[in-house]
Amino acid sequence: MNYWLVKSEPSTYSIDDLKKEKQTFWSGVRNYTARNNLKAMAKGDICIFYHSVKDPAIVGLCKVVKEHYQDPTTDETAWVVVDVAFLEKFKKVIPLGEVKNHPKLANMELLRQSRLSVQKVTQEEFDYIILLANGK
DNA sequence: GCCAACGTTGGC
DNA sequence: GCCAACGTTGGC
Repeated sequence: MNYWLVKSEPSTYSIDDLKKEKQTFWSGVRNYTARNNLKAMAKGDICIFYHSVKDPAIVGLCKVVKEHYQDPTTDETAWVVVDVAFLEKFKKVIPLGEVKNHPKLANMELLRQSRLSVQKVTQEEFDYIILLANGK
């Protein structure tokens, strides 16, 4: 089982939207590295939901419920989606500025390669983020 | 295969 | 709105 981080601009699709819908297909990835990460996701993997651009922060969790398949929003066969289900919205979100303050999170791809929209997260990083979200 | 030009993402 | 980082495209 693996951990991931997926990004979305809240004005496009927020954690609240996912909470309302309970489940969605994660579409719109048009970058090969991110696409490869989508393909590597397995059912049951956990994804950290990150809001980019406006109030950038780690805001919650979702779960892979269906592995990758052709992106229904395009005819180009290069692109795929996965289905994710809402798990939780953190009561205490973790702003990007705070992520930067924690040495244990300093190596996150989020900080090193900020443009990648689907990233791998290590078990250690994930555990620490859960600690922070629970008020530390 | 190299590299310049250009477009996009995302933080601030 | 600006700019840095990065990916993609296209000329050679």
